[in-house]
Amino acid sequence: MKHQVTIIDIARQLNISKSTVSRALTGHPRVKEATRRAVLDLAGQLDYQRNMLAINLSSSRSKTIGIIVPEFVTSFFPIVIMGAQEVASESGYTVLICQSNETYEAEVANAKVMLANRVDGVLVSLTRETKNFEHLAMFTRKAIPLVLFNRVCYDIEVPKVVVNDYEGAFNATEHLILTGKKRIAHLAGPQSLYISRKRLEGYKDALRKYNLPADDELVISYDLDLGKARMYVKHLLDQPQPPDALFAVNDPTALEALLLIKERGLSIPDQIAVVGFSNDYGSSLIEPGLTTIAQPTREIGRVAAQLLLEQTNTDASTWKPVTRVLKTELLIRGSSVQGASK
Amino acid sequence: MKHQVTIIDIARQLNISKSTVSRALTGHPRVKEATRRAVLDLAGQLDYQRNMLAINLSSSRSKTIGIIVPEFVTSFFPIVIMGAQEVASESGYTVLICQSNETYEAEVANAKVMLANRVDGVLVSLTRETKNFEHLAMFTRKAIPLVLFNRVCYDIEVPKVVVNDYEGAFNATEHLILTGKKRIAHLAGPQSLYISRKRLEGYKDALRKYNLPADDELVISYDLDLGKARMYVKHLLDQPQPPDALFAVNDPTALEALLLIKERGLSIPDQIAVVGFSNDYGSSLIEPGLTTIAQPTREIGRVAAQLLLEQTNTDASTWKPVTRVLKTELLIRGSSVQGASK
DNA sequence: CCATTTTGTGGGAACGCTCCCACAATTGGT
DNA sequence: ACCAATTGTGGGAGCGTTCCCACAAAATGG
Repeated sequence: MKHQVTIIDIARQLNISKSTVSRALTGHPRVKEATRRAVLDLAGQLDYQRNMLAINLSSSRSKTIGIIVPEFVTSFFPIVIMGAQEVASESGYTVLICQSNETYEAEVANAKVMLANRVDGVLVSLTRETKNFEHLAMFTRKAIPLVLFNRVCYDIEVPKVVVNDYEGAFNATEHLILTGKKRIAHLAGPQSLYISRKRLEGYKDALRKYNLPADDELVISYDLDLGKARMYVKHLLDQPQPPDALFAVNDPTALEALLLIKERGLSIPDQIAVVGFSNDYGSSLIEPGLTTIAQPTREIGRVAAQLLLEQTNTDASTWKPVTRVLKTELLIRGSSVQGASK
Repeated sequence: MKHQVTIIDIARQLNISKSTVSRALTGHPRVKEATRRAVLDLAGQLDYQRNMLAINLSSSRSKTIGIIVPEFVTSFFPIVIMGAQEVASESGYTVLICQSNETYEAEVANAKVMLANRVDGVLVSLTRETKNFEHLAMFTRKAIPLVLFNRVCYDIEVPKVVVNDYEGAFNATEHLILTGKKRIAHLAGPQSLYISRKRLEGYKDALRKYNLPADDELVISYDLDLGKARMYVKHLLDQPQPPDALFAVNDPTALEALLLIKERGLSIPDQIAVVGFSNDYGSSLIEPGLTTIAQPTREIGRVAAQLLLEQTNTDASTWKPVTRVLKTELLIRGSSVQGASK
């Protein structure tokens, strides 16, 4: 292993102290211009790279924020991460990303990694399994800012970034009703997730507003394991009185549904209309295009990171568990309205 | 800021030295079982979290591998990252992810972040702009293992993980020829990327093998900026003798082409067939399905990480710049053969 | 021109850990 | 019972920084 260039090497060569080198490098004002120049020049020549490990240890902050997401398969989380990363790097923060693979154990393990790496803050979106929040409470207890996004819970008092899931779901359902649908099914997410519950509520309230019966047979909650989506859609379609529309908890689920429906040769949207949630990549590719509730994915990441950085710079006692609700938008495509634009 | 629990706290409370606590915590064999128990118990009680910053500084290794990818938008890189992460975490490594946004500047900046964080190794896929490799040579010079994947270059001698781009492109083109196509266009990537050159070669050699003329008008190299793809496809289609098939450098490009072709109402694959490269998410959703060269995306990440970890454990002098070539597979869908399965 | 402030520099503790060296305590073989 | 090997523990240097304190040199002001 080759010797790493340190500030001491620079100090020795210039016959000055390491304190001065450190000051020159960090832009401390009390350094003679000539000295600063010399240090910077030599640092460049020697390929000096500041050792963040040492800096972080010394300053007990890592200038790193952690992000824990449940999965990486759908395009949603990567894009959120991009947004968060943009904001973080503007403020000189790097980002440590972990994915929990939708399991509680991995999420807890990831939380420990964050703690061990002394991140200055954490952005978390829960797995579908997470029901215990002790590992998250730990962050707060250790005065490490935490912001939840997308898959949030209300069991701990921290800032959250969500979209208006209730309204989005309401609008999606209302849209289906207004196109004349009477038996609207809902393939919901796990009720352990707040986000799933809200979407279900929006769906139900829309039905209520238009005096449509809420048939329990038409609502299925599933664990978001895409492999199973098909099965549940089948179950819905095979009922004695099949639905004439389907509102799915997210786009990947809706796309699975659309594929199955196409295989069966049902006409879309006449015999059955489909609406998703999120406007993922792929939703505009399929034919007919998937009507969906578009959410500002990248913006979710940006706002979450902003909220987090605000906290890192202030005392823990001033933290307020604000919930930032971003707007969604109904995007009408062919899966709900014949010949709708893309 | 609350006081962080350290091994010294534990040592004091148990009336032993910090050395012993350290040994108990790290599983050193020379610790009495009773002592180990006591330490572990107390550590649990106090919510002790080992400080990786200190550990890394002390041991001058971070147990972290860095990954630099050009973008996050297509599903390709997130999936590669998943694969790499799997392998890394099996060996107790965490992963630091940076994306370069397809710009050379960001790539260089990211390389510095990696260096500053003293990663034990780096996985890199180049941006479309990268023509200077000084920032990468730096890793080798500092004896930090580096593995290139997907977007590789041969200007520096390091291990690489690629797929058989030449063969894949050859097979794609041959497939089009065998379905009777005569004027096959190729929308290529930037020739600065080795991967693009190889795919172009494969395309050309296939034409040659079947004695088809290589018409320069039918080959366009572009910078992979998807926003421009449409324009180039238009250009190809608007020629006096338009092509009867298109082989695109990657799936997102092919999908853009497919969309434009559909808009124009040309019949696919009769009037024009399309083949992509990669089998991204979305390629099976579009109609007709996109014929493509499937690559083992997740496996690319796994193999790259394995190659990297092999290096981290051995002396720099023994490193061999092996190139691991993974296999691709021609996936025939409706965009090249009428009614082909999905 | 001397007292006072400002500017530039050096010395060294601290951050929390690992790991080498020294040494005490225990064990084992004869 | 005695010396050697083994086991368990403590002490302290070192990792590469930052940052506080001390202090010399230069600038400022009446």
